[in-house]
Amino acid sequence: MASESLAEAADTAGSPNYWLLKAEPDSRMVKGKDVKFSVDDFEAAKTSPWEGVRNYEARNLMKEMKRGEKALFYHSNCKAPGIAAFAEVAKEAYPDHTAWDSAHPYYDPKTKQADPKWFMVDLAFGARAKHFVPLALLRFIADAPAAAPPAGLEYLGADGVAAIKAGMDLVTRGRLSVQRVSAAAWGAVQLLADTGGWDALELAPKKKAAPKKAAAGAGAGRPARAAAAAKTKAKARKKKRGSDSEDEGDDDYDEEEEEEVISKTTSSRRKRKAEEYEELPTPTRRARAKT
DNA sequence: GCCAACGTTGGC
DNA sequence: GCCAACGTTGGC
Repeated sequence: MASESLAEAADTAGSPNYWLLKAEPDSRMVKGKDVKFSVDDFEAAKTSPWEGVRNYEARNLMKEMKRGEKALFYHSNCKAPGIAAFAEVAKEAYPDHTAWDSAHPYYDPKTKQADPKWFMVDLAFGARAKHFVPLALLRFIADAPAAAPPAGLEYLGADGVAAIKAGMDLVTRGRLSVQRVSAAAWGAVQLLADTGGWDALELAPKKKAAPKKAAAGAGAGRPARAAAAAKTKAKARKKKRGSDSEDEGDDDYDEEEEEEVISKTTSSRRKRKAEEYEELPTPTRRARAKT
């Protein structure tokens, strides 16, 4: 081949990480622009900048991405959410210029070119999932009490099931638009996408399944999710931060320090809040404006 | 610093 | 279209 492959590039720097990034395949207007970006769009574009991410945690993850690392391309906020394709990081994090474009759907008036706050990476389209891997399937596997794979998916093995249970945030952290995926989970998803075999499974309760919206307030609808969410929430509230505390927070937040100096009351408090969240927060829907 | 209200995400 | 989940704001 011409130059070294993307995969090789990633290998040279220790064990690679795996990622999952979301995009919206359906049209949706934001500030007069369509933010739709489907697998078809991605395939046609071949490479695409992942602009518009406006969430600290998602941004921090993007900053960790190395050229050549692999990513799952996920269809979000649509009829059939799930993994549609495989991709690779083609360009490492660089300032997201759309943040200071006032006409852009994800314009952030608080950021300045001199001190970029939001970043993006470029992703290169790899291949479509031979079999689209529905979120419902991953959830089905993750929520199943059994360690053995469901009928038809024996090829996954108990470890494949375990990997999906433990290595994917999709089920428990639905709102995060950029996620880390374990190497094992990546392998399991690839196996699923290559092999299929879940057509006979009853993955999700069809809409017709009784409307149990009855229960007032209580989490009647989705026990597993509710439980997981509660856990996440409790964790967040406890502020037990410090998982991976990149060097991140310091360098790119000088601007916040200015704010702090300028106003001591309200804005100071807000500043602290934002800083705290900076290393854990969650998502911003990820989509991109077509160009 | 805690917590309720609010706004957005995103599955269904 | 509905509504659960949860990040974020802002009152106290």
